[in-house]
Amino acid sequence: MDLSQLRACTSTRRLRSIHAILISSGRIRDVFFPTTLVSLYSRLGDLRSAALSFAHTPNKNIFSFNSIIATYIHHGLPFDAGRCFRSLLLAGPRVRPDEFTFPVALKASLDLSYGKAMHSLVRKLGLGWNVFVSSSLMHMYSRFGAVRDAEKVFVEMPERDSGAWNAMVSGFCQNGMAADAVRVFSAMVAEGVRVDRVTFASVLPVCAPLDDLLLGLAIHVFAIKQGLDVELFVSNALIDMYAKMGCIEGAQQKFDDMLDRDLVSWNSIISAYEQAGKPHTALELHSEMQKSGVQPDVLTLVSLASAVAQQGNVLSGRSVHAYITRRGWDTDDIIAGNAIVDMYAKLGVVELAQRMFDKMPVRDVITWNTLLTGYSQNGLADEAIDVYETMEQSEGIRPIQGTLVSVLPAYSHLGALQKGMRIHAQAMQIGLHSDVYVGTCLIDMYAKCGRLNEAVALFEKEIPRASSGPWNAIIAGYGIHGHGKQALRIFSQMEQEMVKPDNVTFVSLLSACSHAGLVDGGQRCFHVMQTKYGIRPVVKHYACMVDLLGRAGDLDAAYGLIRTMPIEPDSAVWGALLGACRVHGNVELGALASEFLFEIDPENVGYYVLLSNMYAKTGDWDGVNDVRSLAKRRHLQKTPGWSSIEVNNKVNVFFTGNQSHPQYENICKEAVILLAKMKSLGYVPDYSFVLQDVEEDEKEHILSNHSERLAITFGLMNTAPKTSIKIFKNLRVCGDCHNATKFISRITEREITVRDSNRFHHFRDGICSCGDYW
DNA sequence: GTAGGGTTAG
Repeated sequence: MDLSQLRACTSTRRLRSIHAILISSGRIRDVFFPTTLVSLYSRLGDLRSAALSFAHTPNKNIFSFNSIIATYIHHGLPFDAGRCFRSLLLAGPRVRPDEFTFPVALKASLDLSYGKAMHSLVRKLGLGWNVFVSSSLMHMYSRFGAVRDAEKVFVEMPERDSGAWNAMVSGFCQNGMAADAVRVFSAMVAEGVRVDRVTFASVLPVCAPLDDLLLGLAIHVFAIKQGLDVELFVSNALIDMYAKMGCIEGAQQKFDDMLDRDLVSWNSIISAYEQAGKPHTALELHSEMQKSGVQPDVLTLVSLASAVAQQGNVLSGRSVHAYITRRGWDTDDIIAGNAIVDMYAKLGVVELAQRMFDKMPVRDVITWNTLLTGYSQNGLADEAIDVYETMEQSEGIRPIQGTLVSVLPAYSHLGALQKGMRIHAQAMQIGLHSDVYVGTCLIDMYAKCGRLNEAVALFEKEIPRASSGPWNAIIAGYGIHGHGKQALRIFSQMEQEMVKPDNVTFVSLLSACSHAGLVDGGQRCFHVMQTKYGIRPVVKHYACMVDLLGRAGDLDAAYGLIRTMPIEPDSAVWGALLGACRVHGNVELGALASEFLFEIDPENVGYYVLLSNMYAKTGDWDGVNDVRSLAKRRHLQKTPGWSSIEVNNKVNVFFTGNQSHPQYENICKEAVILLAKMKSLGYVPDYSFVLQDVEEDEKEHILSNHSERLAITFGLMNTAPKTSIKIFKNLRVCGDCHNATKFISRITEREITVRDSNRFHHFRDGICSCGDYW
């Protein structure tokens, strides 16, 4: 019985019988045999026999320990490997870890301090000279984010082979230092170090973060020259590189060229199509993959979850979820769990997202972000904020960029300035306040919470402005505050600074122009967008244009644009026309727009209200009743209007005609006094905003019970004289209330700001900043 | 008798 006989053994059964012979012949007492058996059992996947063989090894030497440690590592059991390593340390002075032990044993380190202890042991034993040991140390450091320590090991190595260089490249890459990774790679090539497949697999992933397709192509060519592009790992990395650079053809080409593909190849190409917005192809490739006999893993399913989310198919979503659950991945794998939360959130079924979230045994910051974003993007700002505040209470979870980017819009939406400012402070603490994405959200938040000056200051001094995001935010900010000319000025500055506008820029610009009545400016933008920047208008741009033309009174042009637009108008377009008809009293065209709206978006009560409003204004009570009964037949209820005001850090919410506020009686008394003063200055109630066919007295009462009026009166009573008052209204401010507020600002010498669902109105000394144009 | 550095993801 010698080594070659043992090596030839390819079945567990045969190996066991040899094992038995070795025991009966007594040769098992030679440490060589049981140690070899450990490796052989391990290779055949028989972990139990390997462990037994190790346990029964007499006079274990370093080979015995190295074999069993490697066995556990290769079977994904770092904990057991660590246990064996510790018993090696306790085995006495005769057996000591050697240069073969550490490369494997280091994989068992669970945290940085454990790894550092291993490193000092390496130093004590004088094993740092070995390239395998040192590269493993580098790998360990990189794994725990201590890439600088890895670099130190690298620099101090007496000699470096390709493996060491590769470890340095991937160390930088895994820690997001793509530029350094490329630097090391170039140095490696320059110094004539042999590159191998691992080099290419390590360096290719840096191209995407650097957004450098040329680099990727150059590396690809270099790999071809080395004859390494056909290697499986390299091919897979190439597929991914092309996919991430948005070059789906390149990815597909590489995939087609491959002779044999593994799971990673399939996963990469599936994810490539999913991320290219082609979920259908992704799903097709998945079935092809199964036909070719490759079984999906967690990552396959993660891509599928995103694909079905994109398709908007809840049923497919549920079946993907069921598949993941059947495999037990939903609770075992945090990424799979997160993917399910994300999938349901994107499908708009936040309840299921929340249910998955609740079911997860472990959650990380991505889990929280995903749920938070889910609520935020489904318009549930309150819930999003709840999630954020609960997250803050949970131990070990610290917000990251994505967290702030998700929560800030929720505060913007609610106009919660104080809370938004708290996030600003947190961003400063974690050094994210001048991050472009966070900064853009901060600009948006300040603008939408009424602090345009702060928004401008951030834009001017704090936030990098090489990309369109911050520009779009500040343009939109000027827009909702009615400063259309400023918005246009910023846009020409943007052109001067050579920042490329995108379609969002033009949505912001057009709506800024429409709020300010800048018809010419808006039309110029609409033109420039197409001719100079080659941006084809989407339906949102048309909605802005219809709004712009319509509100300025050119209803014919607005309707003409709708009729000639090359894409199907949606509810926003017809809604803009209807709104303009309301302002300019064109009942006929308004009724026409409504017909489309009741068809396209039958659930939106706002349109029914607008139309009945128009009929009411002309005294056409039959028309009012028709619209109302239509809404009733469709079981629609008017969205309750509410206004809120923050006084002494407490938010007071008022509903129209709502009498539940503790100060309601006093507010009414105050309102009566105020109304008398207003009338003496010439205020005349505009009853056309009353939708009920009732007596005039009653109409006056209804108007002064509008939520914004209650909130303003409450504010006057509960804040110091001369201080300004800020009100938020969920719908558009009522025309009569708008007029009334002008009088109130004059009588009380107060500055009153009303943010409605559309824009800001700043009232001061009887004038509104919008110039009564909104 | 044994070893390191590698590709896909929420």
